[in-house]
Amino acid sequence: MMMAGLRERKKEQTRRRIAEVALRLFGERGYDAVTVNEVAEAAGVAKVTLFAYFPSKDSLVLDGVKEDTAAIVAGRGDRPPLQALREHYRLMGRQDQGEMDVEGLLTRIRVISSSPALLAGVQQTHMSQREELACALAEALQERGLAPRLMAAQITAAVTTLQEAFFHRLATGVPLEEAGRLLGDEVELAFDLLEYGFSMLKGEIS
Amino acid sequence: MMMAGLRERKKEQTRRRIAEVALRLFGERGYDAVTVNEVAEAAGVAKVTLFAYFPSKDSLVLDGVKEDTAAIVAGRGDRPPLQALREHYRLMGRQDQGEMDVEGLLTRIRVISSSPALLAGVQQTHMSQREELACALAEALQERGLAPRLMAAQITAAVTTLQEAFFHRLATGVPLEEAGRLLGDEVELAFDLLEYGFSMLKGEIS
DNA sequence: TTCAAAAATGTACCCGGTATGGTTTATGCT
DNA sequence: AGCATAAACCATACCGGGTACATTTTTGAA
Repeated sequence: MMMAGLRERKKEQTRRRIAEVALRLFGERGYDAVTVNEVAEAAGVAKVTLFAYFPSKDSLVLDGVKEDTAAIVAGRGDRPPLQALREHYRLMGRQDQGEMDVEGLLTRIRVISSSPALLAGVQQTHMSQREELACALAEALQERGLAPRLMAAQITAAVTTLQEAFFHRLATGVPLEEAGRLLGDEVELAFDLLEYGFSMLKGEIS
Repeated sequence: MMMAGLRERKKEQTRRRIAEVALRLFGERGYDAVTVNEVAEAAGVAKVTLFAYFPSKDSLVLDGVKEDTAAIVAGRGDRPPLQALREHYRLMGRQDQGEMDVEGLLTRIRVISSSPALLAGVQQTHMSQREELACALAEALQERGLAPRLMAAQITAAVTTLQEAFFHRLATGVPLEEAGRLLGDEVELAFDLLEYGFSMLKGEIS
C-alpha cells in the first residue's frame, strides 16, 4: 500500500525525460520549429502520453517556473506583506548557486527569451498570480476596494520587470553572479518605490 | 488616381460586416462555441478572406480596443508624461456618450469578459504597450536604466486595473453613466498614487 | 474595350490538442 | 505464485485555428 512504488518512480522518470528532451530540442532548433510530435517521438512516447503529463506545449518549458507570491503573503507570519515579499526576492539572486542545474536553467531562459509565445506564457502566469495576490492583500489589509488590486498590480508589475531584466541579462551572456548582484540592487530599489507609494495609500484609506 | 476609390470603401464595408457578424454570433453562442468557419460563412466570405482582414480569431473582437499610451506620451506637448496620461484617462469615462454604439460596446465587453482567451488577449496588448511606453518614457525623461521600465510597468498595471474594474462593472449590469463616474474617481486616485511614487524616483535618479 | 493589379476563392495542408477504444503492465490480494 | 484490477500507454481519427498555393473573379484605369 502506497510504498512509493516503482510505478510512481517510472512516471516521474518519464516526465523528466520528456521535459529534458523537449528542452534540448527547443534549445537546438528553436521552440516554434520543433513540433510536439517530434518531442514525443524523441522521448519514446506517444503524443497522447505527452499531453497526459503536460497540459500544453509551453508547459514543457514553463512548468516549474511558477512563482507563488500569494503564498508568500499568506505565510508572511507577523511581517507586513511588502516586507515578506522583499525578503523573498532579496534571496532569489543568491540562492541558486547550490546544486541547481545552472546549465539547464540557462538554456531554459534562452529558449523562453527567444520565443514570443513563451514570453506571453510567463506573463500570463504573472497575471494569474496577480489575482491571487490581490485576494491575499485584501485579506491581509482588511480592504475591499480598489486599493488591494492596485497594490497587487503594482507589485506584480515590479516583479515582472525585475525578472525580465534578470532573464535578459542571463540570455545575453552576463555571468550569473553579476546578474544576481544587479538583481539584488534592483530589488531594493523597486521595493523602496513600492513601499513609498503605498505609504500614501495607507494614509488615504484607513 | 487614389480618388478614395470605391474599392477601398467596399473593403472597409466587408471588414465591418465580418466584425459585426462575428460579434453577434459570439454574443449569441459564446466565443469558443463559434468557429471562424461559421463566422466566415455567415458573413458570406471564405475563411481565407476572413484571415486576410483579421490576423486571428481574437482580433475579430479585440481590434479597435487598442490603447496607445505610448502615442499619448509622445504627443504630450510640453506637459509631463504622467499629466498627459491622467488627462487622457480622465476623459475616457465621459466621452463615449456621444454617437458611439453603446449596445455594441456592451456586448463586446460581455463577450470579452466571459472568455479567458480574449481576456488574455487584452492583457497581451497591454503588455506590448508597456514596452513602447517604456521607450517613450526613457526618451522623455532621458533615463536609460531600470527606472523608465519600472514606471511604464506601474502605469500599465494601474491602467489595466482601472479598465478591468470598469469592464467588470459594465459586464455585470452597472449603468454606463455610473460606471463612468466611478472610473473617473478611480483614475484620480490611481494617478495620485503613481505621481507620488515617481516623485521619489525623480529624487533618486537625477 | 482591354489589361494588369487587387481581391476573393477552393483546396490541401500543418500543428496543437482531444476523444475513443483497445492493449500492456504494475500492483495488491489471495 | 497467480490473478483481477486499475493505471498507464498507445494508434487512430478527429477538431479548430491558421497558412500556402494556384486559380479565378472583380475592379480601376488607359
